[in-house]
Amino acid sequence: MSTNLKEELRQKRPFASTEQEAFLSLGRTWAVLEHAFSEALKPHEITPTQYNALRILRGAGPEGLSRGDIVHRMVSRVPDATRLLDRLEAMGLSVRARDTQDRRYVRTRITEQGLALLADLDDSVQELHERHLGALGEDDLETLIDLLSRIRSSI
Amino acid sequence: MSTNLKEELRQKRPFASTEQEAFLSLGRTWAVLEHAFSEALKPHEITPTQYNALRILRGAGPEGLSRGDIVHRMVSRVPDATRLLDRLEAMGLSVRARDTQDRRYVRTRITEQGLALLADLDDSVQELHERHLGALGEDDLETLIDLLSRIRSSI
DNA sequence: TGACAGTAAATGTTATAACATGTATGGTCG
DNA sequence: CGACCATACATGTTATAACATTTACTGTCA
Repeated sequence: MSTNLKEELRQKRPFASTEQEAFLSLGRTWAVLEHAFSEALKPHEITPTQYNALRILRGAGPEGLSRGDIVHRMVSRVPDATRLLDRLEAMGLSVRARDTQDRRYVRTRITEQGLALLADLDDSVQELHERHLGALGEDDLETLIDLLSRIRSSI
Repeated sequence: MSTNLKEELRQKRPFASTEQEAFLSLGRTWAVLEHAFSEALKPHEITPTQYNALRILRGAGPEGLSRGDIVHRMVSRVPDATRLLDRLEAMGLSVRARDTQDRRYVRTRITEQGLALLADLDDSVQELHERHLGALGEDDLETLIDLLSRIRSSI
């Protein structure tokens, strides 16, 4: 695959600015990574968004999390977390129960089946990330993480 | 906004690996940028995907492009370009005509109205990108572009 | 020439994203 | 207390993404 985004997108004209090139590079790179990730999850019949939510639930432990807490922790904005959790529940990967203290909250917890699915995926997910990002090496990865972090902090 | 993704996503546990942290950082950063971009386009009633297609059509000039060519140039994969172009056409931003030489192809061209919309947006889009990415400075932007390019080339 | 494979686009369908609105619960202050 | 506002989640609806299938056209080669 080409190393040059301009060529890769068969664009004739140069980019309007370095900022624009960075913006498009980011989008393109994420699209490629996300698509590969999605393909890898497909045999297990879950989407990247669902995987992300499940990982968050695993990280939260047995007390679970409220819908709002999950939303805040998601990588990309999810405007309809209720139905995302509906689907996880329908698949038996999570369960919900209304909070007894404050009945406005609904606590979602990961099930044994959900934990088993994640455990099953852990190795292949790590391998995928290594395959796609490992080429950079530890130092460049840290640089990348730092640059991205600086972008987010300037927004 | 926090500079640290771990904190930002309220994650308690550390990342499983640097590769994973980079993966999540990329996704998070793109989600934030894309959302801001989408919001900026909203008053003009087009989506980032539609904007991207329009820019590609502008770059192609008066001869236009086939549906397949547009797909290859899009930033993120579009599995249904036909109906994306349907929408642009319905808005009067593009027109289509079957190729007379090879009638399998349909050539899409940008209209005057499409060009006017892009011209109207050019400045504010550049400003947005500068606001979001300008903080890095030219050198760091080049570094970022290079790192992203290396990721794509290793896939 | 005419069956056939290959290519390009369109169409049908389902699931999900996005947005607006509604409902239940909890806290606050006159 | 009780009206009022804020919070948390759910629901209704529309548009779009994603995928599979179909149609249209071209070139080839027996």
